[in-house]
Amino acid sequence: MDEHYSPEEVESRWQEYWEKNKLFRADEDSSKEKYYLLEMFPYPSGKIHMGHVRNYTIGDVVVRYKKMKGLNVIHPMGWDAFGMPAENAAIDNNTHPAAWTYDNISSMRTQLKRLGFSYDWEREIATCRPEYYCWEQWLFLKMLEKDMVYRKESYVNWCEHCKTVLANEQVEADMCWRCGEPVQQKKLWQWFFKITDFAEDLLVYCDKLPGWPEKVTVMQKNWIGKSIGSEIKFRIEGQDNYIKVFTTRPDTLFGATFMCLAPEHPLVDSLSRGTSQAEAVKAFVDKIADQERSTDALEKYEKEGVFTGAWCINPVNGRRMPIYTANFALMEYGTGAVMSVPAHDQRDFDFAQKYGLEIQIVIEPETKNPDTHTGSMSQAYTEPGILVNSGEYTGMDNIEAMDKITQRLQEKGLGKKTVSFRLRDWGISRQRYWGTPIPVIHCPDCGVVPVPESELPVVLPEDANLLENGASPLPSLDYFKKTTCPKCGCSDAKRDTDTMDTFVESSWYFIRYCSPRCDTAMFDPKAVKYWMPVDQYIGGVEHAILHLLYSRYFMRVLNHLNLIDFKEPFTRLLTQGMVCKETMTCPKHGYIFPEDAQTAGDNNTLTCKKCGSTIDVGRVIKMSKSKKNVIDPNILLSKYGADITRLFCLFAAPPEKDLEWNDDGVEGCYRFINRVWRLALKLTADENPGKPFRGELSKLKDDGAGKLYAKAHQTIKKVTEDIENSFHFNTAISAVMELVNAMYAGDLDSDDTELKSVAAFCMETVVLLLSPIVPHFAEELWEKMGHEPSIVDEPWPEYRKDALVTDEILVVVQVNGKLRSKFTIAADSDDEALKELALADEAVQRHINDKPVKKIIVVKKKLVNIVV
RNA sequence: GCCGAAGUGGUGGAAUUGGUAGACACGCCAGACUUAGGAUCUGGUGCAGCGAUGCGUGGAGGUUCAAGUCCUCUCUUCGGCACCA
Repeated sequence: MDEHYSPEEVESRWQEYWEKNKLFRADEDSSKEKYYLLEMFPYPSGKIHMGHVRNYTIGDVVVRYKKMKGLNVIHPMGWDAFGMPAENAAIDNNTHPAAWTYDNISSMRTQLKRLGFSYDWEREIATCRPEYYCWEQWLFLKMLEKDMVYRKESYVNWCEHCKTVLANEQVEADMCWRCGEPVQQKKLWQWFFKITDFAEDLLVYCDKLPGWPEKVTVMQKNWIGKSIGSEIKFRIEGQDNYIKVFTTRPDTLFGATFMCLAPEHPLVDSLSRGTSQAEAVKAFVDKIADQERSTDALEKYEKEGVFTGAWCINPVNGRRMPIYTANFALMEYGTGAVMSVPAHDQRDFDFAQKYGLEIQIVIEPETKNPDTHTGSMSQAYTEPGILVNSGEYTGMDNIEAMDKITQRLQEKGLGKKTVSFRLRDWGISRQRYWGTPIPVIHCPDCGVVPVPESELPVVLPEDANLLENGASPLPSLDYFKKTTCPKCGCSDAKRDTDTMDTFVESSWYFIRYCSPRCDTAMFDPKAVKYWMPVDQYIGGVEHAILHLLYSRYFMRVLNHLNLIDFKEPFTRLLTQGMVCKETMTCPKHGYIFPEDAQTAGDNNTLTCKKCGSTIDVGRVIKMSKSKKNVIDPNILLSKYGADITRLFCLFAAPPEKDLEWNDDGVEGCYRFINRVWRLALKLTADENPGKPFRGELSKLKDDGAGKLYAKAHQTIKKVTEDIENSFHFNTAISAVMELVNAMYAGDLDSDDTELKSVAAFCMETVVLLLSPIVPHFAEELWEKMGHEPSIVDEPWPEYRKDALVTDEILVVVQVNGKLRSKFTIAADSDDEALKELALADEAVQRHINDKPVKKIIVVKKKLVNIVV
């Protein structure tokens, strides 16, 4: 029995079979329950990596399982094809982004097919095709019509040297990635989606997504960042004008001693004009405007500010408060103005100390802390407490005071309860070439005019080439840019030459899959009604916020436009972990590939083949080309084939955890597959093979056969539950391994028909249970075992409850909670019998050692604990 | 700083409602079969000890007949957000 399983012959044959027989084509069938499984579609970078393999393997197993369970499954695949890497590659390789992208798509498609994934390739889409982005432009126009999108001036990263806009990813340490010159901020008119209109709804529904990992909903909630507080008006001294602030702590209002405005706040200029501070303020505002705005840069700046020369009045106690402009006040949050309460906010406290501003304590802990009485506090007191120095509210609990004070202000028309969000509107304009053109026209007379629906799509010209610095050619392409105004017909109109953020395409692709060739609408409502929402979505946790939030937002947009009747796109979400591997670093060459290292004479250390230095084997981190710790799936495929690659990805770790790559582990999976292979061949080689046991349990008299049969049903139960409940394929696989081990442990050469029959049943079970995981291998064995193809259409095995129990059970005996002995006993024995046997045990007696027995605890059919 | 997750053998990882800690696999050790073994099969493998036994789930307490699991405190690592008023 030396025959080895050879994946290369088997796998391509079955892949052809599946494709030819269209086994994975999805058709609407209202008589059947549907199941929509989706994995995050890839960016066509050229090659799939282990992260893709893992992601798509997980999905494929579930699809094949659900199909065997009788569900009508849809499992589509496509390409997130717009974006910057295509532009970079085009410049580096002197090609066109489109050519590069389409080449990559075709080679990646081949790779995915090589892995045996069960996609319905007839539904394939690529977001860079006009048939796709046409509907994105259509939706944009609908949103424009309904005021869900607007234009405003906003900052972009600008490289003066290259005369081009840079995406955030193109800014490296404040410098242009291509030329190394400093990046500036430039104000441009840009389009925004009003995602903030749905902030509350997106937030509320975070708690109505039981199928999502809590980690992700928590991250989304934090991102949306709702805070409840009050809006309070402070009158400007000498004017009839007010400054509005947002605060979450209206209870500290009596302690507000100064005011801070964001440098961009519209009042900053008018307040300081004509005062002695005017110049200082202007200098400060200019300085802040020049500063880089990335979050990295923000950390570096100290809190600073400048007095505007103006004062405002605290509405509750009439205190004169100096108005500052300060860099920590953000125009984007709240109202862009902060009432500063240095006694109870650490940031305000630091600022007050720096500029010698007054600190007024208004809250004290219930057990008085002397520190808060003195004028020399060392830090702000931010805990709850009792109000002091707060007029009629003195003595009140601060939580209660929040509402009371706000209520009072509201009565006077000086304030109200309000909500503020951290989430900002989604800026979608990109001054890049390789993206969906924004379908509007700018007319000197009519202003912004939407492209008429009949003229869609606005096709991205694919005969244009990127400019040398990577800039978009669109603004200089007259035949694209110059057009006539659809409204007034004048010929001075210009197309918008910006394209949309590529996150827009990925926000609705899953709905397009329902009717991918529909050319009369964004989607066919009937198909969407049947297939949507996605039942199970699988992808990397790196998309926990943006992509998943945008997709949820887009479904709300479609819902608001009465195009769909649901709001949440993904019922269940699985965020799989990363694929990791250790890194190797040479002191001279930096990161090196494992093949450039060799073991030194002492067999313990690794040295660099090039220079002989000792190699440092570093931490296990995510596979990355630059860290040289990648495994190329192609190499695995040619060495082990698809099934074993898939098996390892599933066996090494549960899907939500990071997976550490281990070459020996793959080898182990290869051994397991061969072990099953040999076992199956042995059983089928029998001249008089057993028929899979389907008879009465009572007919299984032989102990070995009975136990093995029970084990098989326990395995079915375990595997089914592991897949159904948690996608824990690692434990499912180990359960099958146990069953295989049990079969090997039995008498394989026995002539006993009963045992042979049970063995045949076990073998069939093993192959069926493994079939979603190693589909080619399973098909091959299934056929060899005398079945008609395809195993894809076989029903998933069901376990027999009555077969799960065995006649004998194992009982453990503890003395004072410590394990001292075990024995087996008939399953129907009562507690008394257990007690008796436990006490009679020699080892148990030794530990009781004449001490009086205080108590005996019996856990039914499981355990006896004797307390002495 | 805030929010979240996780700490179990040499390694990846298992452990229903609290009830045999370490399933399964890798690695290692031994044996069998072999011209050979880096194939295969069998057995062993948490640590200490010849042994009986003792100790063991990041650490310290606690609840319980019984704790990886529950409670309190604490340490470490990873992830996310971060001048958010």
